[in-house]
Amino acid sequence: MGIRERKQRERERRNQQIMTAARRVLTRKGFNSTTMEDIAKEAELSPGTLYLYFSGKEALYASLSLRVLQFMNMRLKSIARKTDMSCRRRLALMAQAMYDVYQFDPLIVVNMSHMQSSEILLNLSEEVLEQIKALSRATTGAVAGLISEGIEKGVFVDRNPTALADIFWAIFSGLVLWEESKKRLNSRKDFLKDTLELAYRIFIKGIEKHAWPGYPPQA
Amino acid sequence: MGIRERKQRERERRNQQIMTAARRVLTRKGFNSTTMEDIAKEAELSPGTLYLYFSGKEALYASLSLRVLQFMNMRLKSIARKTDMSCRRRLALMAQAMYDVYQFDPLIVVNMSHMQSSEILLNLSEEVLEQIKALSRATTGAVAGLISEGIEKGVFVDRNPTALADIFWAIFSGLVLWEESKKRLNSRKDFLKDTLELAYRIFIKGIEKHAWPGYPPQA
Amino acid sequence: MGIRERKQRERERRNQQIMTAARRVLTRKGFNSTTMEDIAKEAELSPGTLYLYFSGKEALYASLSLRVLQFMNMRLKSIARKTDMSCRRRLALMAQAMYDVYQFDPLIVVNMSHMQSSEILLNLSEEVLEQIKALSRATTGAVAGLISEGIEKGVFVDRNPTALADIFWAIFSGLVLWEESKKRLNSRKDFLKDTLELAYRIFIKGIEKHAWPGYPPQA
Amino acid sequence: MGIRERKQRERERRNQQIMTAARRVLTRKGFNSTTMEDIAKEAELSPGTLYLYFSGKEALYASLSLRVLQFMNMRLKSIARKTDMSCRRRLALMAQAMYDVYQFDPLIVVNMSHMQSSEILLNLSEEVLEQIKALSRATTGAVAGLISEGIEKGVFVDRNPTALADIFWAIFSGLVLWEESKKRLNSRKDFLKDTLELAYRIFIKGIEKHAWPGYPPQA
DNA sequence: TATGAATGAGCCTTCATTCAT
DNA sequence: CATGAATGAAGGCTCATTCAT
Repeated sequence: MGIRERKQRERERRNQQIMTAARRVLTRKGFNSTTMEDIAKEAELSPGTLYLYFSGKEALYASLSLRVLQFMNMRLKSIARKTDMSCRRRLALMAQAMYDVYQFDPLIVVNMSHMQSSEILLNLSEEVLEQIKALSRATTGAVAGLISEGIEKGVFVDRNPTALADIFWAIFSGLVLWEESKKRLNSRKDFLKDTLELAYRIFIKGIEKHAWPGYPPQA
Repeated sequence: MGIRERKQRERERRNQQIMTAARRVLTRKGFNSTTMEDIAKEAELSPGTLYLYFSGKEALYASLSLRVLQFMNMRLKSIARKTDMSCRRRLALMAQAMYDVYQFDPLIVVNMSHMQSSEILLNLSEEVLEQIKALSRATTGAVAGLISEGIEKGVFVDRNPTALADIFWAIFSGLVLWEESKKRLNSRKDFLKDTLELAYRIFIKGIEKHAWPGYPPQA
Repeated sequence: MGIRERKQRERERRNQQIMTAARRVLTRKGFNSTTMEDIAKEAELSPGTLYLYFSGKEALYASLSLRVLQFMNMRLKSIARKTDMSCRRRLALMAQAMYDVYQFDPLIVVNMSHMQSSEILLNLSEEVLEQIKALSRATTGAVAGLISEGIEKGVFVDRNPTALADIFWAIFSGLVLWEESKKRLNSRKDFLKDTLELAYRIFIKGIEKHAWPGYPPQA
Repeated sequence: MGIRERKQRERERRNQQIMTAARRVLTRKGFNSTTMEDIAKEAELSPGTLYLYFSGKEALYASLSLRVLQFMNMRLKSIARKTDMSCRRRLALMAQAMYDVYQFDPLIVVNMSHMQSSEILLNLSEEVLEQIKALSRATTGAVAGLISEGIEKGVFVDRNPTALADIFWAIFSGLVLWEESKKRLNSRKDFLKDTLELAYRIFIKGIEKHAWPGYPPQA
């Protein structure tokens, strides 16, 4: 009886094993220089085996993105749900959560920007594409929802919550990309955590209503 | 006498011609799907000719990045120099300038993030790499310098100016990437200009000293 | 005691099961596009099992050919034996029998021409190769024998009986291949039966002695 | 001025060079065992070059078929046009011509039967497919037309000319395939020419009207 | 300088076959 | 016997780059 489950678990393990190997190689060699054979070697499998678990290179890459998107989505939603905390506090928690997401998978932004290149998007299966879209929407929605709540409560300035959520995400992705490349160019210390914290602090200060005196213009 | 200069000018023209063609193709087909032959065709040249002007594909791509970096650098520096304006005002102008940069070359961020991928950086000539580093530093420096000035004048909160400049850049690159991909996924209207303006407004509000009452903690 | 036989019978059943599945898939997908896995799936077995019954892909394909060759051989021989009928009549019956063979396994000619391609022949085991040769010879022999008899009786023109038997087979295989491909190209009605009948009628008329007046030239 | 033509001629030469090499390798190794690299080596070119002249493996193979089809078509049509000869004579000439076609390219039938496999047909460009269909039709038409004429003149028995033309072709292809494989199995002498001649003699005798006394049944 | 045909290394993917369970 | 996951060799094809003209 338990056989089916065991098989399922083993399949899941291999999946993870491959994805982990892929992440390692990608981190080292970048997207375009990484070959399926590289990944197979890293996973100590044969090239053919990869195709038993992923229908192709793009699908494997897409899975990497999905996985971290799911993690991020989960984290943000669970924070959004903590209604006993103030909006401001929860937004601060979300900012912290983003750093966790980065630690969970430092490739996230590179991954995401790779995914977003049109050439990749065009080759993905409709199904995976939908999953990605849905997750993106859900994630942005979690942030936008919280900000929306803050606006209603008069805590945040009344601007389009989706735009503000976009900015929230942009700060994260922009900084990750930038710090990563600074690290590479100068092989210097990693300031990401501190800078990210500062950026979100500024962001939150910047959208607090009292920072915008006389806005919106009153009669 | 003028022969040498004429040659030089002609060479420069060809250079531009190729880069323009490259930008057009890249915009249409993306980085990985664009071949040297594509670019040659677009430039109405033969593949071989491209190699008379650029040592290889990576070098050509690097040149694209350099060109826009130079433009950006020029714009930001010229704004920094307008010492008759307030720091706050000049920062706002810089924010606007960033959008001009985007319009000058919408590929900029994709380009930059492409450049920043380790695989490319590893293959660039030391010389080009140095140029890129120098320009990056100069550009960040222009922003950081202005912010520094603002801090000294007590306008901005006293935080590491370089970190703040990084955030300034991150907001730009993050938003451009994100809005581009939203456009692609949803083929919707382009909100970049508005969102970018909002983001920088928030940023500037967020770093204004009076937004941080009691900071730094005083004895 | 019956155990050995039962095993033998079961083995035989599996053999047939696999061959039937193979024929179905081959008909659907063609030789080169059919994989062992396809066949295994169709037979509701695992790929590994196929190798317990056939030493490899080529051997399986060879078996398909052998099976129909055996059927054809049996039919032709049984007709040859009906010595109460005229040669002419028996030859006509053989012609009809060929169409039965086609119905028994429409893949026959494709199969045979596949088998005959040098690449396959080179890879077959000596044993299977011998079987095929023997059957071919026997089959041609059955036709040639009958024609020989007819020649002796003065019914058919005196030409090399083996050559005539070859032509007998060639008419069949040529027409099957051709009509099959016409069907595919034009997805039209199937004229095989009628055309085959006509062809053999012409063949028989053509070898009747009285069609060759003055042959062989007499002193 | 002459440059364009020279280029054109050189291109044509390369085309021929590749097709010749392909034919040689195919004859030696068969269709499925022949790789593009094999062909490239035989042509003393690099694999990549093959793709400058043929869009892919199938296209190259299709070209081989087209070439011989064109040759055959030309020959048959030119014979059909010799209206100063009797139908019977011209049909005999056509039969001889078929052997020439075989000598022009002994792969013809294998080629044709390869082309006709559905899996190949499905992958051909619409254009090439149309060419093949048109040529097939024209070729069959040339034979059918001649037979038709013979029927009208009361020389041949009144049966569907297309069916008779199909049989004409089937005799050829069936015999070529069969003799080829006999040659391979027994590495014996080549009887094709003689057997083919005999077959067509029988065919012609078989369709002559006087071979069918009382046909069609008269009132 | 410009050309563009040729190169050939390398990648993704398939699939016949094996073998531990 | 049966399974089916794993293998890995091999093939078709691409494309950055070169070089004879």
